[in-house]
Amino acid sequence: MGHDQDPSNSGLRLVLGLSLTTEETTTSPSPPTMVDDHLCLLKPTPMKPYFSSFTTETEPSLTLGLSSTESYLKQHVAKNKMDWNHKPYGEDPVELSSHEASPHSVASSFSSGRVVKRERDLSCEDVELAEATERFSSRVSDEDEDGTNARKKLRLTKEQSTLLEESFKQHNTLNPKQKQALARQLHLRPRQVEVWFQNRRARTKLKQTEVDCEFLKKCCETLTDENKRLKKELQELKTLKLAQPMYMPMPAATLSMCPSCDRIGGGVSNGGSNKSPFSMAPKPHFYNPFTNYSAAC
DNA sequence: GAAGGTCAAAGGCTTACATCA
DNA sequence: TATGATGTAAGCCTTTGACCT
Repeated sequence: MGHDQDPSNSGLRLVLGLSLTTEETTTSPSPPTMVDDHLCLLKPTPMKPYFSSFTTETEPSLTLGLSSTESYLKQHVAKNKMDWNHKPYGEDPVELSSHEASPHSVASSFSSGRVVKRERDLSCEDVELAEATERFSSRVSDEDEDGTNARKKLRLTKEQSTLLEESFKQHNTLNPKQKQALARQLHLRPRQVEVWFQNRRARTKLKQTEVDCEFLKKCCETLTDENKRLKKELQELKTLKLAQPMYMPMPAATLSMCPSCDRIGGGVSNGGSNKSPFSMAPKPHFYNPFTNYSAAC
């Protein structure tokens, strides 16, 4: 897979230098960087990817890229009918520069930007377009009024939460149309509705896991108690056997066959291999509550 | 003011599906 | 027509960071 290629001919480019200024990133929105084979930019500040490109100060940056990135992007843009030069959605320099800011954001931005859609639900095309627009413009709102780009924590109002909860009760996933409608109703961005549902599903799952965990703990306790009880019972039977002067066959009705090991309970040894009916099982027989039927055998 | 909890959001990964050669 | 490669959408998981107690 090209690992044996001469590195000098690989087209890879490694640049160590200072990051772009605000002006650079905002006035010349570059096409998004690519991941995997087409990774073309890597900064040593993975955190706050959307903000790093907006700093007004210069900072060290590490750039790893393909020299053929541009041509690749042109191909890709053409293929996807994207025109990065005319800011397709919302005239959003933040979004566009964010592509440049972080390789981590690239894949996500490319997919989450969803500029080109081959949606299975074709009836939702307008919804999709609106959503794509929204996705592209959504991060504009991350920007404060004063132009800084600090990530603000959104707090949903009680009404919004209630409505979302009600909607979640009806269906815990949303199709694009539902999402758009709900977002409009709540005065939120579809992406926010989507995220809320995602986190809500995660919380539900976590809750269920906790419930399951509690249930299993109880099961464990019950089985432990049962195990103790059966061990005690076994000990009593052994004591009883030793106290008996001679073998006395037990009534058939009291004998039971363990389905896991085909041994007959009540003191009869397995397979008749033991000469003495009083002898113990020759090897230890561990109890596994998930595979064994009887804790006594 | 530090610590811990909550939760919106970001980024990465996986999967299913569509398209194309 | 069948098949593998590739791209896209969408969901899940993990982590981050703002905010609150």
